[in-house]
Amino acid sequence: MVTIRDVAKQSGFSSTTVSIVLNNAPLSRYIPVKTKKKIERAAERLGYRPNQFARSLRSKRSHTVGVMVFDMTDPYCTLVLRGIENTLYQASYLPILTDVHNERSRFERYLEMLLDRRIEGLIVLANWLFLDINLLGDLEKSSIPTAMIGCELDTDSISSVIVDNEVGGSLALEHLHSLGHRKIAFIRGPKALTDSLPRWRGIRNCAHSCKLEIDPRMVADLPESRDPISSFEAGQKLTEDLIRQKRPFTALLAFDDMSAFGAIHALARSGIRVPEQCSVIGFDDVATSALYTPSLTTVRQPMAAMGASAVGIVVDGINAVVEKREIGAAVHRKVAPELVVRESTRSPL
Amino acid sequence: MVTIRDVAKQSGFSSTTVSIVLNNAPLSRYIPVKTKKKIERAAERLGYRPNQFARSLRSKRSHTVGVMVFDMTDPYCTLVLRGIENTLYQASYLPILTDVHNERSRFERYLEMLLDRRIEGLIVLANWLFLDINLLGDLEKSSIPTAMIGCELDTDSISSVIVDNEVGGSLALEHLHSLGHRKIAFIRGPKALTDSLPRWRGIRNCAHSCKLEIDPRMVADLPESRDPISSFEAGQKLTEDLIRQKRPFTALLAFDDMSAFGAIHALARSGIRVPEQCSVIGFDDVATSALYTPSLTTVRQPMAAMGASAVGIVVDGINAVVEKREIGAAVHRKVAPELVVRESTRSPL
DNA sequence: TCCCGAAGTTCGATTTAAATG
DNA sequence: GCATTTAAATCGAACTTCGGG
Repeated sequence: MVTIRDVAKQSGFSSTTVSIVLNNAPLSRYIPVKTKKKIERAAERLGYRPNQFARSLRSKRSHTVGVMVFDMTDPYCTLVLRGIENTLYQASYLPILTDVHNERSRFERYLEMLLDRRIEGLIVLANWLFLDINLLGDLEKSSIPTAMIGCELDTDSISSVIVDNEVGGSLALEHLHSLGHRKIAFIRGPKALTDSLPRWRGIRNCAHSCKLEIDPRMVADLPESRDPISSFEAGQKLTEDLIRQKRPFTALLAFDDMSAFGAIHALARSGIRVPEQCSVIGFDDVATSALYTPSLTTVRQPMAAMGASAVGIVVDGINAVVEKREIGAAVHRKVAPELVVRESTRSPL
Repeated sequence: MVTIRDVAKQSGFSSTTVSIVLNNAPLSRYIPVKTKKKIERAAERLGYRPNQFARSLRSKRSHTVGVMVFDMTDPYCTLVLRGIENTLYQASYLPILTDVHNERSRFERYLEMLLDRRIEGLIVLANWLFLDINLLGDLEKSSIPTAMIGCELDTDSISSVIVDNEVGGSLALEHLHSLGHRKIAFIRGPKALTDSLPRWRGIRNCAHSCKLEIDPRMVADLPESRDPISSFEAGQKLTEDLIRQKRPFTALLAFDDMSAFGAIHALARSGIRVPEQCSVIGFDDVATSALYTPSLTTVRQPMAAMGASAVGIVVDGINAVVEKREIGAAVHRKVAPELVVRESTRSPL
């Protein structure tokens, strides 16, 4: 391995000077261009690359951010991760990716490992966070800039980025209503999920202002579960139950895209054509939604942007720490969802 | 931050002894249990955590593995990443995730960053590698244990893990043939993709042994493209072309799941029902396949296992380096695919 | 005082060589 | 020579201090 001393020897200067020149440190102002050139050429020739371990040891910086996902297989993750990766790349940070598989022990072990690596910031993708909120305690103790995506928080030590579920819920129902649907079935989210309540609130608000009556018998609840597939399966099962009731409905508003897929599947199997006989709308705009048959009308969470936003918050926090500024209170961003109309909804015949 | 010296002071021993005890180093044989206990208690009480930078500086080890993905949004990635993450976790390595977005410049920059971090191994997920093979050169130069997933290689400096495409191709056609299909349309992979040829060879072999004739007019080729969505779109378009030809077919064998989804979409739009009027089979068994309407019959790549396998190879390589054993030649694994029968295929009426 | 450069210290842990009884 | 412990060197870069012109 070629060290700074090798470069010093080659160039005929001391390692101090080499360090100053190569880092463009303040003192390099005083160093004549000729010296700089010589040093740079020597470094170039030797293929010198500074040892990051040594550098980090001195500077106490790792230029690394921890990313914790609760379940990678959730399709929700992909685009968020993209946004995170892309924004970190531009800021020259590298992400360490960990997947806690919704297991507490794994969460704890990974958190320890990340902290040992002196990550400078932490981003948590808490899509399925109805784990104990005790986790928050562990996180708060860590005292490094942290942002949580997808889970509403009111701590002021941990920042958060979530979609505006209430607006999203309204958007979905409003779309169905404006198409002319009046008999609508609903699949609500599991109670323990922080998204469920506000999303439903948005739906109720919209129903109220449209003077639409929601028949409680047409409202089904997703059970609590810990993986995305079961959301699909539950969506399927609940829709079958709904169909079996024989109470006609011309549209179904699902909690998320996964349950919407389940619903479409159940409808298709019962010979009910989507959207001709029943419209279906989801929430999230997962990658699959655009590919589905029929392609899914849904309320999009701007996932890449949310990932980018979380990185922005964390990087700001890191800069505050580095510059020894006071770390401001946690930031809580609520981003606007967007209706994406595709094939799965249309006016009732 | 509490250092080893603090522990030394607290326990009344030197930092040397502390280090020996806490690392269970060979010399700790000679250290009486009483001393050990004292030191361990002191460390415990102070909440001592060794500084990884300092440790790495001495040991020259990072306990980190680089993971390079060519395009995260490819659904193929998710499960492979899961397998990688899980296996690394068990081996106590942490992954640094990078996504090169199919861009050469990004590949180079990331590779440099990873090398600077002294990653001990590298795993490349080359789903879309019809980039220049020059990349291989850069990789070979790096001289750290490297495994490539999803791209056939015959270097002996870089290991690889791929699915047996030939067997997979046969499996797919055999399934359709055994259901009774004789008029079959095909969507082949783009020529530049290393998977395309062997997969097609498997199909031809199977056709040959089944005495099935492949009508060249019923064979379409996916164009070269650099993102998964375009595979869907191309599948859709090619299927429309196929339908427009008016040459009847009762089944369609797609290159991968994405193009199969495109095909199903096109068929549905033309009022052709899957599987009643036309069966469709894919390749990969992406997460969406199980959720699709109809759920997709496909040839599964054991993706998590492939990720795990790549980690195994790399970790073996790392151990060889650490123990200064000769690094054996690169390993090239070809894993068996598996037919997964779902709703999208059935016997022709 | 300004400019240029070097010697020496520091970061925190590991390891070698050596000192005790 | 053995069991027990430690001082000092080391890893590689960065920063502080200082000296000569």
